[in-house]
Amino acid sequence: MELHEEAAARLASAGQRYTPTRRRLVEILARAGTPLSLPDIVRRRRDLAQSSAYRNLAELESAGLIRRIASEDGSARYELAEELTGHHHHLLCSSCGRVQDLHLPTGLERRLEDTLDALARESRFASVRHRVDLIGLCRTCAPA
Amino acid sequence: MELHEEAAARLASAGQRYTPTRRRLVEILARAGTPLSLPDIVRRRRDLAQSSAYRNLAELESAGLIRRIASEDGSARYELAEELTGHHHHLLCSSCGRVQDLHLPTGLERRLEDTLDALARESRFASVRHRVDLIGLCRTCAPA
DNA sequence: CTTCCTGCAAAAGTTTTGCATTAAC
DNA sequence: GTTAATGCAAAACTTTTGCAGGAAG
Repeated sequence: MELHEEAAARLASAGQRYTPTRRRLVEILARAGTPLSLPDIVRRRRDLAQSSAYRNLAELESAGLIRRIASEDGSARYELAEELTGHHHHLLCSSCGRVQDLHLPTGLERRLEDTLDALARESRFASVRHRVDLIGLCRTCAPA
Repeated sequence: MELHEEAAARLASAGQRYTPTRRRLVEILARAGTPLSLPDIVRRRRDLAQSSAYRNLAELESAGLIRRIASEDGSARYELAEELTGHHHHLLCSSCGRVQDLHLPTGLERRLEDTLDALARESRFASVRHRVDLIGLCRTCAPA
């Protein structure tokens, strides 16, 4: 898998290793295809200590392999970085914290990007990315 | 102040009171003009218990008077609802969690809104609002 | 006098850290 | 052998809850 070579290379250039644990975290996130909470992740990897999960996720994030999303319920969700999965946005459930993927039409996406970049420059913000989310109630939490 | 009448009316119709504490919370948020964290708020109102702050903020939020924002650092920020301050977006500092206001040009805003609404419908999400944020480093946290 | 609001303290939930041990290079 | 990674347990931090006293309608 090219994904794992990419991962190993990026970690190596930061002086870190692509251990079996990290490989499995990447696999779990790749297989899920949607952002997972830490409990979600640990449930799929029962022998992994929470502290190791957090530490490895942080490591993978700073290597640019995964992305951490602040969910509405205060906890975080993790997914593969956009370089690996393509740029997209999210639907956030304000009740249960669930996160679902969302893709914008190219035209709007580009226009949005240009505007946000210009505004970031004006605001003297070193913008590393933008986030465009819908916030509401998912199917499970919505009243019938 | 019309603001306080509005606040009192909304709370009243939900069977709640516009107590001095709540009034001061609204004043603090109005004066700040930018989203505040809970420590920020308590610092400006030293005699207020944290639990009361949280409870009142939740109350004011469900009355539609204030809005809670999930910051990048995992904690929450609070600001007056958009009905009172106008629709806008945010710049989020991924290092210190600071939040700064941002306004989009009307044309882009409207187009964005239409598209997001359509997508929400397709995704069977009951969308109550959207959020468009820039995430990066604020002036204080950016390396020189 | 009934309902809501407050403060204190304790609990719950998420994330971080210290430290001794193990594994990778 | 040196450096990094792991697991366990404890700590830090944010937010929620229980309860008894106090204020408002």
